[in-house]
Amino acid sequence: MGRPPCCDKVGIKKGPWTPEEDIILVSYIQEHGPGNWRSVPINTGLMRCSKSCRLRWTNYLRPGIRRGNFTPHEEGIIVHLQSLLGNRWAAIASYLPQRTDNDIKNYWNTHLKKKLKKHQAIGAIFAPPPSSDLSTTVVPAISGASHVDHHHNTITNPLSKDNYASSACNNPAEVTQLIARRSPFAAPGSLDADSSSSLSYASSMDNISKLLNGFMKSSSPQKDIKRSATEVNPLLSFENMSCNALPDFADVLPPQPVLMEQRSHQESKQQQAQPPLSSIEKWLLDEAAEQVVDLMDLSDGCCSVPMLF
DNA sequence: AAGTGAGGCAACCGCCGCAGT
DNA sequence: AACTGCGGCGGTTGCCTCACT
Repeated sequence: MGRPPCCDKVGIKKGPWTPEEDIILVSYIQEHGPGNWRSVPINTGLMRCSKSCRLRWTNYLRPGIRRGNFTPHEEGIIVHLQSLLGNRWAAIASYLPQRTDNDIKNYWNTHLKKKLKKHQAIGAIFAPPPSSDLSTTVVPAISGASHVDHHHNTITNPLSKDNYASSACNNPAEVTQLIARRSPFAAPGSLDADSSSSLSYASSMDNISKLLNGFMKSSSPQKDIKRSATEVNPLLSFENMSCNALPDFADVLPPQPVLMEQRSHQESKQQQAQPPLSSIEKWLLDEAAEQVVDLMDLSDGCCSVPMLF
């Protein structure tokens, strides 16, 4: 006999969230802080499943989220991490604190996968040496990351300093920048212009930021969020932030518990075993030699992309 | 201008892990 | 140790928008 559904299906509203619902949810979390999602629909009167409330908050209403306009730098990180971690979007998202796993997953499925395929096709035409052939490493990752050990404790930190011990750059931030620069996706036109053009409510930055304006201006709720975040995970830190500028409210970002556990776990492990450069890293580094000049210009643009908040 | 197909994205579904009892 | 419930995660769906004919 299976487990009953997490919430009573009868009377549960589905579909897109309305501004009114968002306001109710934000107001409630402003007062009580995130967590105890079970009680959210009960206490707010929202006719929504607790999961739906959590999803709405974490993916769209939570402060500190950037939406759309993935930078080449971010694309590079995503591609790199996907090749290493597979479709573990939450883990990947933890390296891009401003992005949600859902957003990254969608972006991968709709943009990056195609670009990668396209690049592979081009690569096949020009027939790179087998040892550095992108398709030999990336294809398995696309098809489910069978090469990745899905047990949390065995995953290495793909952006850890140690992971790059054999590369020319010892600074993880510089390495991620390097990857972004050398990524086939690092093109000026790759800024996701279409994603900002949506007029639907759910993806309207205006609406969400309006909702959040009151939230962010209120001092006590901010403290609540900050407190709850640090209480839940005292290891909360932003040492893994990329070269992009931190938003002013970065300190209210929720914790990344899985990642932090992994990192602390991994960093000791990695001191013993330093994984070699992945093929994609090799490829990225190889490609750089001939593209350095152009891509240096790109990287400037990449890191100067204005923040949405 | 209307129809149609493709693409993008928000949200749901179901499974899993973990904590509490 | 076994059971239960909640939260988290990844896969998938379905709606909406836009470009093309």
